[in-house]
Amino acid sequence: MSRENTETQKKILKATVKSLTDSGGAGVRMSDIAKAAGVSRQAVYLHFASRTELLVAATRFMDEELNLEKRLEFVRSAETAEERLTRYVHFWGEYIPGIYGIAKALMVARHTDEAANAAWDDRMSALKSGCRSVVRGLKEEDKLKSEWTEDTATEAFWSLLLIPVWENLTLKCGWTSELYQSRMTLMVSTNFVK
Amino acid sequence: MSRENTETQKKILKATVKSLTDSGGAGVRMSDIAKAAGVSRQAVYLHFASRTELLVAATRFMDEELNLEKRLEFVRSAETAEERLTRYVHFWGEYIPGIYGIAKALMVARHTDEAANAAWDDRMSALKSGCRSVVRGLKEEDKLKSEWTEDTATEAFWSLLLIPVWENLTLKCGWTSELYQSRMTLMVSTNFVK
DNA sequence: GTGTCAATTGACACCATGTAAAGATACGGG
DNA sequence: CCCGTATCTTTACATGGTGTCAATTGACAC
Repeated sequence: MSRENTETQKKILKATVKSLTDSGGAGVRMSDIAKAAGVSRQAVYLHFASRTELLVAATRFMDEELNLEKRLEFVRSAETAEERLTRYVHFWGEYIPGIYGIAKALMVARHTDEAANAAWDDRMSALKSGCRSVVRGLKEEDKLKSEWTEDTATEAFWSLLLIPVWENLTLKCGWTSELYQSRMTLMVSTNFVK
Repeated sequence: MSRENTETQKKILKATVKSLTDSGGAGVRMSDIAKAAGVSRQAVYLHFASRTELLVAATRFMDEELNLEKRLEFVRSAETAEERLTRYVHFWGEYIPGIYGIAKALMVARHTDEAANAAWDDRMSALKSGCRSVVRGLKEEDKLKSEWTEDTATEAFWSLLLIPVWENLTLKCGWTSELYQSRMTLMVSTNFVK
């Protein structure tokens, strides 16, 4: 609210990201965030109307902080579809750790808050678009396996990139970011590339 | 609590499953369940100490209701590892719709309740064991692709079967249960079977 | 000095979980 | 017939987190 990009607002957003990242996205209350930001709980509500709104703002904040656009441009600039596929998976594997805390919190909020649900859907749609453009590239170069159509391959690819999958492989199974990236690339290539 | 398998207890468990299934696992309160079961809210607490305990009991209840053991036996009785793989994926694809509501509720509860977390981990470990036994079978028949070890293939296979993946493919993308089963089998086979 | 904006403080409504205590109802055995 | 026991109901309340409101403080500009 009020002005855009106040100092306080940034403090709050940073505190939100840090708290959620540290805690793995669970058990963080508005008062915790306020404390971490060094402001009163009400100051948070002065800048963000609700918990959900704060979370959504925090994701946008992180997108800028992590240079989302720049990274995507690098992916798009690949010469071949296969190369784009590899870059997309690598991008995603590097990106998730940065947004994991907030993403998790949003995923939880989805179940009770329609706005959080919409915000999450939005992000996931963007991810899907990326998958589609990779798959379309494969098809145009006649590299898409005949078992798959553009739609089905997009949907399957997209589902492989879901955060719970990443969560399971890295946090539960202990795969490093590099292993996630290389093995996920392997899986996707094996499945969809001729 | 009290006696085992009272009429009331079953009524509550059935109401729990129905409510959660109908609602997709979100926004179901203890009072809703009580109302659906035709008992008072306190009667629920008389039989189950907490919401989490109720959810856990409901999953066990469903396992019996859906003949979990019988289905698993059919999977295990397959002659070849490849056949076991197919049967395992099919089993899972048929099983999820029945437990989806409760599973979802448990997945949400995980974030705030340690007992729910443990209960969920337990189920997921069982799923992983199943994946491992399939992969081990492949390896023993020398059918496991050389890029994968028993561990890594198990972990990757396991992750593909995660509920959020199923959720995305069926509920979001509109794949039917049959399509989920056949395409997931295709993916897993393509990835891990020589 | 006065007006204004940002933030603090403290109180409160709301809602869901879980607890506690006092009755109602039924049922089986002396 | 009445007693004891077990089950369920009713009502009230503690707790904890979100979100709202209003009065107040402090700083800075004009």
